[in-house]
Amino acid sequence: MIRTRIAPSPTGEPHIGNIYTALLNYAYAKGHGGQFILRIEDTDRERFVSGAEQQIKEALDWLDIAPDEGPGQGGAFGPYRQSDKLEVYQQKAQELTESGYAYLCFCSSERLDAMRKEQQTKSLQPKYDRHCLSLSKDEIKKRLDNNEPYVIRLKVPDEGQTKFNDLIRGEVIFENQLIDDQILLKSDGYPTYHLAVVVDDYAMKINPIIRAEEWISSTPKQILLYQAFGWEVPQFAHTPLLRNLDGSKLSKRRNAVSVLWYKEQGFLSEALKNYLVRLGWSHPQDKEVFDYAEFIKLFDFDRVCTSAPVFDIQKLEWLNGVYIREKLSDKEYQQYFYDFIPGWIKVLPDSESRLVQLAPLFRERLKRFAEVPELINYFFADEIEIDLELLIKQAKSKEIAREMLEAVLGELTDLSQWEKPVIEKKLRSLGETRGWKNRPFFMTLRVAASGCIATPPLFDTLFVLGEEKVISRFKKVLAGLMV
RNA sequence: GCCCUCAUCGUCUAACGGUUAGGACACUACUCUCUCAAGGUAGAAAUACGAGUUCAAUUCUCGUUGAGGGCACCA
Repeated sequence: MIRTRIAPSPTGEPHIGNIYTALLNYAYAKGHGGQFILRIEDTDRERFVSGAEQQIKEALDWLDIAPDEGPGQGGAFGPYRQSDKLEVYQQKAQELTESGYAYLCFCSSERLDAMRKEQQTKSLQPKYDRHCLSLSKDEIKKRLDNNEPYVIRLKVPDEGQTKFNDLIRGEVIFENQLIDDQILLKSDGYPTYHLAVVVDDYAMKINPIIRAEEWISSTPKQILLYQAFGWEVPQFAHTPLLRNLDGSKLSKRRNAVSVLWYKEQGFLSEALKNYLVRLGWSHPQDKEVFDYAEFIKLFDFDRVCTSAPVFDIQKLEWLNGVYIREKLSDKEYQQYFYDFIPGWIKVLPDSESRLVQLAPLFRERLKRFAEVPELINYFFADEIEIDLELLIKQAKSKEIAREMLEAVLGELTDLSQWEKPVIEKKLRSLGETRGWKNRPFFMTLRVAASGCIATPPLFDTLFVLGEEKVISRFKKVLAGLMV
């Protein structure tokens, strides 16, 4: 049975890198008829952020990769929040000390810091010096009776190798003598990641363990733990790490890293999934655009890349544009568009009917929905700024601009119907009679009506703007040109 | 510093010993055109370096260099 998991720690907003591995974990489980589990690793009380767990769930929900088991929803292998089972870890650590695979350590953090500092000046690998390994039973008892704080450390073998066969990378070998005696249980009674992750992955029957490459060097410690417990070692698959443009590990510093940010920006979750999944994995037919269901069917480790990809938001934007244009129904598109309209516009009289006319005009121009407010501002704003110099430049001269606007106002005033074909017919024939080329003529009107040099097609724009706004803006511009 | 991982266009990637090294994003030009966008066409752009193995290396081996990750009472 395939059971996969993600095990985020609730220390902030859901990180895109976590979501990336979540997508792979979910797909692998579902592709093999297995389960996908969410486990919250909240053993670090100092970095705990309340609400973070809720955000993780919100992100998974948005991406439609709901876990089969997890905190709050139960399952046969709970609890799914590590802080809810501290006794278990304590007991397991105890077992290990009794069986000789672990030992108590009373060293203060001051001593450890000093030790590490010295090792560094000597260019040695920072590693615990086993000061407390030789403590006699009596000594230990004395200190315990004294209530001295202690941690429990793993006793790593002095020699030999620990190796594993990574599903993505093949054989990886570590020399045991280079592995530190990892702390398993902290002095506050909380387990460290290494203990908790092994105990839980075993208890929850997780296999394979699919996680980011950054965990690769802690894998031998965990394998040693499995072996100390006498448990079967699961398989590991270390996925490539997402990187910033400068090559470093994807970070807040250089990139938007919270999944929720992408949601707020109006990226479609399906587009984000498609993009993410395509990083570090290629479609057998070289397809760029494919849905997640297809990925689930196709995903396997043999097409996963080993090198760490750069997260390229430009390509994501392109893909999001493709999804906006091609994957949404008209109704869905309309809804997204509406969702990103600022409140002050929504309360305007008849804003809804105008938005319905407006939305289609921007469909093939959008990369993300958060662009909407800025793009449509001039359709609703009472006052817009119009750069007369810019306008004159379109018309070629002030005189021509003036001439055009005067003539157009003459045509458009008292128009029987404010309809796009009517406006178009009037203006086109006006341009023809006067011998104005389309480009300068239309551009002049475009700027006069919107203040922008890039808008949807002119006649659509004028029509949706409405008679009142068009006439008043044209008049105002004309007045400005008279000075 | 030590350990691990990785190395094809700027970016994402294909080619699992034999290809004019392919595609996508971005870029450039042309086209369409009232602008922008979308679309169409074309173009520029890569096997890090050095040895080996082989009739033949992007592909296998070793080394060099470079990049990233890890080395906490954080996960």
